[in-house]
Amino acid sequence: MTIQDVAQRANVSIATVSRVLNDNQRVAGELRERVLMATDQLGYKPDRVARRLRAQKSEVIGLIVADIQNPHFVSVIQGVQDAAYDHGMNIILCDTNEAPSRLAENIQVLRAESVAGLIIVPTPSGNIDLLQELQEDHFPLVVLDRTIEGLALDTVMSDNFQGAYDAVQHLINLGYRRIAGIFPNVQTGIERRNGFIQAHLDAGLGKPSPSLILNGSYRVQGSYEVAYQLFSERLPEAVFTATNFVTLGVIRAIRELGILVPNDLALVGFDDLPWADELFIPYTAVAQPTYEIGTQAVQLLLERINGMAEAPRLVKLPVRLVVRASCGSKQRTISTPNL
Amino acid sequence: MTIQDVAQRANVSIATVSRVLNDNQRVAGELRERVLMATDQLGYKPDRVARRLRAQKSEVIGLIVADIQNPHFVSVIQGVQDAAYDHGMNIILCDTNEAPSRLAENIQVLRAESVAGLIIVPTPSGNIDLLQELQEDHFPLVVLDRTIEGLALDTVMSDNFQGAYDAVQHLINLGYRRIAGIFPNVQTGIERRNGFIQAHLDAGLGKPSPSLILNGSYRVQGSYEVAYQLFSERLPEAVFTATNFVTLGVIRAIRELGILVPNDLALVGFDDLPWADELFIPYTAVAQPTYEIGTQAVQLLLERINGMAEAPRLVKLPVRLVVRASCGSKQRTISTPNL
DNA sequence: CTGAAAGCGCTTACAG
DNA sequence: CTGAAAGCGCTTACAG
Repeated sequence: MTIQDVAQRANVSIATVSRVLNDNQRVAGELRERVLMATDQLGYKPDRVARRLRAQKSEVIGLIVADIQNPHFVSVIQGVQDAAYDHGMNIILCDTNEAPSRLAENIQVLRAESVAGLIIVPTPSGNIDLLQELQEDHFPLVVLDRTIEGLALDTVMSDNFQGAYDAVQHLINLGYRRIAGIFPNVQTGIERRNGFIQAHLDAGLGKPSPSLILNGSYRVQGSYEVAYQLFSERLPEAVFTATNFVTLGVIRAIRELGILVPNDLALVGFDDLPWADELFIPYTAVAQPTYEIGTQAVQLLLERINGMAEAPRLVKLPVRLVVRASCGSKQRTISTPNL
Repeated sequence: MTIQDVAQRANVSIATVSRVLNDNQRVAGELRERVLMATDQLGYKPDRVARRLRAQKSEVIGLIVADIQNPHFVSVIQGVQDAAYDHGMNIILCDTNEAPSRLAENIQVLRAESVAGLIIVPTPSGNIDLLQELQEDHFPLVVLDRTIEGLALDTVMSDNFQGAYDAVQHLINLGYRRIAGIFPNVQTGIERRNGFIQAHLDAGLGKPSPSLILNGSYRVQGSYEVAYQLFSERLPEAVFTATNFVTLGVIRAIRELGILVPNDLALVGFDDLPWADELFIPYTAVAQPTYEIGTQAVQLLLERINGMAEAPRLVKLPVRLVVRASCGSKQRTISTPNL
């Protein structure tokens, strides 16, 4: 079933069929009718592969995320998918698992697939050259979550600084003073640490003690270990966790140590989690507009593809604080240890 | 940068370049060397779109899942992705959100993309004809999680009956008798209900009371409501939840009603969840081999694509019980209500 | 407005 | 073993 079959049935040339289907040129009413009817009767769907090869334009967007197991990215994917869908485009999804080598391979494959553009969550390091190359080739590209130093690219991200700032201010306003922060050593972690510190300064509390600013892993287990040790030595009054996986590690430590929340310890975490309400500690969270990150990314990318964009743009989306029981401001949850 | 450039640099015809790169025919050592060198120097990557159009074979697999927000499918996706990757293939991911209309559209688009084959989680109803059409066209297809009545297709799924059976047997062995079950009204739910009932029969307890066999939604909220009402009327000794989202709804009801687990109520759920240990109720779970479902699906699909398969095959994978504190068999978790 | 023809970048019979 | 040529299913100048 090809364009030939339609042309034959409609008694026109394949050129006319193509024109009707892409309506990019005037076609006489009667011929148009015949083509449409034939298309309909045969259930003809143009071969997108052939079209892509010939027209050098594509209905596919490549999406490369860092960890599909992370709910943050799942929601971003959904946003990208829905927005792409609205524009008749599909996505090819790739997962780097935070490995630069896999990012390189994925970019290569997606270019070989002639995707119309790329939406990428860069791996922590070692791929600046790849992104730079894409830019030099004028390949449509939007970067998510992380900016690349020395490289101006279309970027969509949350306001990490402000989110952390708001979270810590929330704690300070509730009267908490000895506030620990656990930050993974990636770019977003650093921005959130700056917000953490600034909130202290603006509240007139001075710079927080270095002993309260901890490096966490971006994995649950590593964060759990950091928290376990911190809490064992001397319990702070409150803790700010800089990512969802850090939060989960901290919750595990809280459970194992039998710490009462919020009585003995308050908790605010960056990133909301699905089913946060069903967690051992339903925690107050800085919720990122994850879905919107995805839709905005598609928006920017399409503009770039269509040549409607000039200079690289940075879209920084606002976050919002979802207050739950873990700071004692709302209702209280008392968590008890295993027996 | 095309095959022309490579041919020119290596001083051979494009046919020779193609032969070397696909090594499907003998090429003299010296020419082969030159081609390889030129390919390397230019960093040439064949255009997969052109290849697909001409060779009528594809390096892309279409994957259609029912709900990307569900951790079950996230893990399946990862399995598919990794296995596909191992065979030099990529996936185009689509999400139906359980909507038959979207399944239809996705199938259409993926066929227009000339994917090599399709891995599909069918939506609950209304798409038997679509799958049947694929089968009649001999389009490579593997179905996940659900069988289609009256249609024999390559299928990969968990042993739902046995999983539910094991879970309930576990409860019975621990001494629980009044065991409620909450099942969403989809095929997997029905199989699990049968396992639930059979475990009762085999233990000599007779058929469980209909009042203890409940229809839940496959969403969290709906399941919560069912559980809330059930628990409010008369608390059973134990509850078996037939899917992860049902489990989350039940956990919410448990929290709100201040039910003590496992003292007043034991809980076993189908589907393990990531961070189940960090939930309000770390529950004993029937863990599906989700990742393996994905890898097996790719395995079957590749065999089908390569014409190595004859009759449709049904792969039923074993599940395993992950024992946590929610049945009192291990350590006890006492959950207390909000204050 | 319409059709015949060229061509997108490949692969693969067909000759030699 | 190697190359010239045909052709995958489309789109789009080019004529008319």
